[in-house]
Amino acid sequence: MTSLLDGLNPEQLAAVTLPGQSALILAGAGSGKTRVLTTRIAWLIQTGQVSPLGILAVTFTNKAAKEMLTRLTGMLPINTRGMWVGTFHGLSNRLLRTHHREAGLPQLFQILDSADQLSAVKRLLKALNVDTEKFEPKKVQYFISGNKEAGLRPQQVEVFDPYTRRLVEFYAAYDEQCNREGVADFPELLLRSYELLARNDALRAHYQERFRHILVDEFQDTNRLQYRWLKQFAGAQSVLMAVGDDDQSIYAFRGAHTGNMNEFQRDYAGDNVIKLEQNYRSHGNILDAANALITQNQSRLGKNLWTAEGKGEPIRVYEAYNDQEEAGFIVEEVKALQREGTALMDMALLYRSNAQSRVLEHALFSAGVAYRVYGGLRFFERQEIKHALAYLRLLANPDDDGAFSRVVNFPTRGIGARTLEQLADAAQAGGTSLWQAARAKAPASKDSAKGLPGFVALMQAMQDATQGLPLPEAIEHVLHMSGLAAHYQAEKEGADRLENLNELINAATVFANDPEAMAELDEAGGPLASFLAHAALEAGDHQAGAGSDALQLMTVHAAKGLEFHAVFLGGLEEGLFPHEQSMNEQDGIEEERRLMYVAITRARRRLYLSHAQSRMLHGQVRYGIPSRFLDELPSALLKLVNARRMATASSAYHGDAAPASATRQRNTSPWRIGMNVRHAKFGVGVVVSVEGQGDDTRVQINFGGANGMKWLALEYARLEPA
DNA sequence: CTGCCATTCGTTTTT
DNA sequence: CGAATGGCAG
Repeated sequence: MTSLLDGLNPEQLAAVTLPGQSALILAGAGSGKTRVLTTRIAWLIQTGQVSPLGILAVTFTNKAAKEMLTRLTGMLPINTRGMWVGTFHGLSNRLLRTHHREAGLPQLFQILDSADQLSAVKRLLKALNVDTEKFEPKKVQYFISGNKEAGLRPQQVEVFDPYTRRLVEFYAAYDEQCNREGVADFPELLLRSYELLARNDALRAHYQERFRHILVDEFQDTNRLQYRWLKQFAGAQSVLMAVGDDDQSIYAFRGAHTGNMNEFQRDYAGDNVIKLEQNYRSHGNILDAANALITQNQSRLGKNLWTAEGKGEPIRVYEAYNDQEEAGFIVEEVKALQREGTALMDMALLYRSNAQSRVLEHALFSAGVAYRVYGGLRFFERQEIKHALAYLRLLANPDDDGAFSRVVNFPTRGIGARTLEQLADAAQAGGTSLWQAARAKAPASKDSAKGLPGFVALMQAMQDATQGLPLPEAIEHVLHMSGLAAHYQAEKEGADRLENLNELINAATVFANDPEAMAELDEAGGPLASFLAHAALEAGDHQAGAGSDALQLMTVHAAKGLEFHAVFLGGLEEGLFPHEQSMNEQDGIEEERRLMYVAITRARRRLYLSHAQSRMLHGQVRYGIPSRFLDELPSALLKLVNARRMATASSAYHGDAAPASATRQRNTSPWRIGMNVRHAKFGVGVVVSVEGQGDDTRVQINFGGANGMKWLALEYARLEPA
């Protein structure tokens, strides 16, 4: 019989079979992290150290949770049903449904995704007559979520100025609104679960007794609240294993707290730190480059990846004249690789920000190369799906004002802004929900299909018609009775949306036939509620059409956890990567460097890095200097794949793409836009613009990095061509 | 309740 | 430059 442990390297083996002690696993990129995690669980169960129900395994994404369960069932003939393997939010949802009474929530509480949360904030600010110029809804939302993720309720937020005081008031009013409506946003799921366990000794004791082994994936991405959440489940006899890589922490901007790794060491692991440094993904040169780069970071726990494989090819570096030419080069290389037999699917174009995909897409489209862009709207975030779900939410919970507002006049049934304002006032005065106010104000009348009475009648009819029906059939009724189906049928561009609505019925059918999902029905409060929770917690795929051989385009963030035979990383210029907004932030550069590290370590065999002397940004040409990250890579590992050309020589590539700057050069000075210069104090930079004549000539130079943009008077500044 | 124009604003994103 | 709002007129 083959053992679970076959083929593990010594460090992996040590991590998998660590006896009953907590440990921190520092798992480098491509070091078999998921394998260790799942094998550990399987080993614990197989050796009888714990029952499947004694495991608590937490991940960040649904994808990771599913992957873990799939691999687990492949290793052991166990029933994963009832096992606590899931995301922080998914498991919180489960806990809160089970103990909704103790948590002070209705059983059918609805989950607000970020967009729903933003509408809820807007609605609140409107009701409070707040000037949204002064208090932007986005900022208010960010404030509320940020505090929740730090574990702070309104009373606990420190107030040191009137502006913050106001924000705290909004936070408090927002929470009241959510409670009144019976809804919970994403951070609320976590905070509420945390508070439930922190306050309820019996419940906490129960779960601590149950979970003997707690395992956390991507620990470097946890925020403060998530760590506190975990600690509630950890009892005196619990064994914790946190797996993470501080070098791949790229989500500080959304609250990830790398300090959790140090705290975890202090609280649980002590000296039990196992480093997984053998990389099974990339060739040596790629790893050497990644290592050299990341050692520039001051704050890290320290790790060095190595591989048993050879050095492989050098990293190719390309300097383009502009962004279009950069795209042209990439497309040519992609086609060449494709001819050599690399599948498009196994190549990726990575970039720092989504805006960069445009030029690449254009070039790919012109060249007839199939590609797929990740990111953008996901299935359950589409307008028509949101509308349909809002009807369903209203059926499950009539007090959900957010859902009510969304569909009361969609499709339009002649309910104007004035009516709604009156309704909102009535609801506020009576302390009721919009639905209750509507019912009081406009009792359903049979003959009026329009107006508020029509809507009240509609909802009641819908309630009756869907009562007791299986989920997919109920949804079909809702789509037709609400008029959504007819509305999109009539719309010129509605075909896709109609198709999506049908897809929603499909999704419900699949969901209703999924024994996993159905097993939790009782605690979830019925099929409708659990389907709605599923829709909110798992927004679905970004795009359909997977499987076909297409080049993959995505941000570096989106590429985390993936690997490709060949990786192209473009836009390596100061201000873009590292992004200029990060330069001001605390530890911003270090996070950008980790991002670069993530990008490099995605490549198995071939890595291209490119930058452009100029690129179109915000409608104007911007001149950039090469990213500092290029300088931080050992030049012995790099191969420059183009002879350094003067700007003028580039016309050979794109005769029609003459720089806009040429027309702006209306002076006679020897300094040209785009040329490299050296300044005694500021170092090497690029001339960005030139103004004035003769002695009055001033030039603007981008020195990048700490020096940034500078205007220099030629009369005084001593510049020399570089 | 559309549709049109003006204005604004441009990182990264999962749940 | 171009998307994405938001306000206002019809």
